[in-house]
Order: sequence, then C-alpha cells, then structure tokens
Amino acid sequence: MRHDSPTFSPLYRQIKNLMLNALESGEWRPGQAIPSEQELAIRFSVSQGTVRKAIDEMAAENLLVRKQGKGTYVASHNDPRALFRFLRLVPMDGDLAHPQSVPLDCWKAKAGNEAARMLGIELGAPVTILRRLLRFAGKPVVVDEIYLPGEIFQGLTMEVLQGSHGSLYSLFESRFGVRMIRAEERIRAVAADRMTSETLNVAEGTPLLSVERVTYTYGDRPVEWRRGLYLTADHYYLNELN
Amino acid sequence: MRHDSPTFSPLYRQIKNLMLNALESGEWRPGQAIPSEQELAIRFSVSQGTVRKAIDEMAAENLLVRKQGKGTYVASHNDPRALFRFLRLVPMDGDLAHPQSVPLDCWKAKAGNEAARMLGIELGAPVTILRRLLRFAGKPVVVDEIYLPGEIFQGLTMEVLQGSHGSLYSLFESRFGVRMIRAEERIRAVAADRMTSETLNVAEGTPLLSVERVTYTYGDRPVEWRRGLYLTADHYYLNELN
DNA sequence: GAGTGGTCTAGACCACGGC
DNA sequence: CCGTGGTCTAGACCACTCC
Repeated sequence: MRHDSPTFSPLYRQIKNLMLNALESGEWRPGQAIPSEQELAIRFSVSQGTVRKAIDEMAAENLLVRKQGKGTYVASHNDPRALFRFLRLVPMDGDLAHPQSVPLDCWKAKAGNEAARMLGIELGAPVTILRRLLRFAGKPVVVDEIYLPGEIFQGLTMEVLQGSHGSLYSLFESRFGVRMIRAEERIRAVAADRMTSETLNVAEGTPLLSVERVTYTYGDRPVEWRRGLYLTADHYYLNELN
Repeated sequence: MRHDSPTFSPLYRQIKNLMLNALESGEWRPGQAIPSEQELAIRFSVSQGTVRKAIDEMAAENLLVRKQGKGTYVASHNDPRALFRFLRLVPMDGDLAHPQSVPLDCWKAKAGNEAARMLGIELGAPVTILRRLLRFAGKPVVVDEIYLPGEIFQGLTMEVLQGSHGSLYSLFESRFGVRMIRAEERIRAVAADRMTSETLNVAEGTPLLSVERVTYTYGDRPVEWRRGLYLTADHYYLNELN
C-alpha cells in the first residue's frame, strides 16, 4: 500500500512530538531525568530504536541531555555549561570568569509597535522592560534593554532580580516556567550615545556592537526581545560557522 | 571481556575516518555521488546501519549531502545554497540578491607574526594577500583582506580572480582543491579608517563590524585568515543560537 | 550486579527519483 | 521497475554509573 499523504511524518517524529508535549506541559521538568528509553518504548508502544531516534533529535536541539549509564535529562539553564550558549562574548585574554549581572531598572509599559511585532503580542499589551549591566572582571561591558510579555512574566520586579544569583534565563526558568530554547541575533555596529557611553564609561561615539535578540520557547513562540550594546575593546563576539 | 582502552572509538567512527580519508585524498570529489550505503557496507565489512551512522555524522557536519532516492553526495561550495553558510550578512529589506565580489588587489608577501600564528605556518613563509570588495545591489558593503598560505594557493593572481564567477570558496575548491569546512569568526565594532571609509564611501569614523575569520579544511588545518569590515547601515549580521 | 544509554547487526518494508 | 536513502523492528552485547 502506498502512502500518498503529503503530511507524512515518520513514527519517531510523532513520538518526538509527544515528548515535546511532556516537556511543554511540565510533566518533565528542567534538570530532572526523563523515563528510560525502555520505559518510553513501552509507553508509546514502539521499539527502543524509535524512541532513541526521537531523543537523538531532541538532544541535538539542546532540549535533552544524555548521560551514559545514568539516564536522559531535561536541559536546564541552571547548568553552568548553558551560560555561554546564548552569550557569545569572550574576553580577549582568555579570562573565563563569569560575568556579573547588575539590574539597573525595571518597569512596566505598553507594547509599542516594534515590541509588539517582535514578541507577537497586541499593540498596547503589557510588557515588562528591564535594563541591566554586565560586568566582566568588574568592568562594565554590556548594557541590555530587555522586553518581556507582561502576562507571562507577572511579578518580575527589581527585588526579584536583585535576589537572584544565576543567569537571567535560569531565573526565568525557575520562577516563571519559561524555558528559552532558541534565539536569533541581528548584529550591527553603532556609535555609543550619551547615556550608554556614561553607563559603559567610554567616550560618546565609541563604536559598539548592537546585538538585537529575539528568543523563542517551545513551539517557536517568541518570549523575549532584547537589545544589547557590547563594548568590544577587550572582548569579542565569537561565532563558530559549521 | 572488558574494554579498558582509553582511546576506544566505536566502529562507525572508524568507518567515518576511512570515509574522511576518501574525501581528503580526493577519491570522492565535491559534487560527486559517493558509493551507496550498501556498497560501502560491503567495502568496509560492516552492516549498513553502521555506515549509515557514519554518514549521519558527516552530513550533520555539512561534509556530505543526502538525497533520498538518488544517493549521497560530497558537499560543494559550487552549490548556491552553500553561499550564505559563511556569509552571514543579510540586507535589512529582505533583498536576497547575491552579492558581487570585486577583487581590488592581490600580492605576495612573507607571513608576519600574526598571519603565521593564525595560519599555523612559519614566520616569513610565503603568503598571498588579497583585498576585495563585496557589493550588494551595487552598493559597497564589505571590504575583505584575506591571507592565504602561498604554498597551497600557488598561481592565485588578479587574472584568476577576475576570470572567476562563483564565490571565492568555490574557486578555491575547484582550482586549488582546498575545501573550507569550518570557520571561527571574532566580531568587534570599530571606526572606519581613512582608506576603508573611501572604499565603502562613508565618513571616516563610521562604526563598522570587524569580522576576523580563521577558516579550516579537513583535519582542522587553518588555510585562510581574513578580516572583513562590514558596513551595517542597511545590513545586519544574522546569527542563529540553538 | 542491576540499570542506563551506546553500539552493532540483520532483515523487512516505505518513500522518492529516474528510467 | 529498480536502486537509492529513510524508517522500524528485535535482539545481542558493550560501556558507564551507582549501589
């Protein structure tokens, strides 16, 4: 019998979708182990090889992490290895000390034209805006302005930010149940304006990297829009092309 | 019997290495089809599944391209889809016209300190230096200065460059048998100097993206070092974080 | 030793491209 | 219709982790 359906999708991909649902619904939480391949094979009534292929894809997408001899785990931004997955800025003298995040400001507003388009929300819908500074070895290097859909990030305040210690995405994951899984960055070179130059302690007009990022969660839903200005005197943005 | 060897490598990876040799030696050439999975299984005396897993990895690394129903092919920079694999600059108004490469200058020199380090060659070894301009829709947007090991790229002259029509990497592949498979880019923001500002037709001091790239061929051997200056008034550098 | 993921095999069948 | 890659299965055995 031929299979003429134009929407054909192989079994392992259907299994993958079921597993994505388990992640999205919160049945399996970041940091926790998911059931063993054998258990999943029984649960979904397929062979272990088919489950395996589904997990393979999800591991390649950084959704799951396999650990031989232990099990398969839901990826988490609490994992320190995840920090530099989204922050590609590297010190020129390989000083790998973690940057320090300093919240500058946090307020609520209504989505403007651009924010609404980027976040896929209504014009005028509530957004939370956050400004923060990143210090490397004490020196200010990055200023970020971050737009978040107000509905999802209710209760995000300066107090919450100041009480948090890991990365922002780690906080978003733990406190708001939002896991960032993919992002697009648009990079340009700009001159530092007055305000930014003061924050970064450089001359006005200094060339800076402008990094606009849209970040997506499960189902390719955009949940963050941010613009970062990077001082690249002692750092560079590292990108691997494969 | 336990396998205590610390250098254990699974069968499919050994097969992969054999196949990498076939690529490196030129037995299989860019654009051509490699033998079928069944033939390879017989040739290497393993099951088809094991060959499959080797090919899977190489396809994921963009070394091979699978085409269902036809066969598996050696990836080639002649393939138009390969163009934007290494050029991440995108027009702000989605104008997808291919950029035009204009060679400006080409001369031979001896490797300085930095070039020698980046290319992994001796200080003073011969290098070929190439300057070229990239135009998008007629407008100058990128100036590149490209350092190539002279030994590998013997016979690269302005005439050769002007007579070539595809991408540079396409030329390198066809004419010099050098296939670029991976690159690292270090990106910073800089101010346009006098010469660059004239070439790009902008004011001196205009912020530009400085993109330093080291490109590697088989066996992680560096074979190109280049510095590009990108005008990001009407374009941006697009990076996908996964 | 028990349990997990990782490898390898052999065979059946499906989807696709081209003759 | 054939040959190609793509999927799915069932089972054996290996490597790693933890108790």
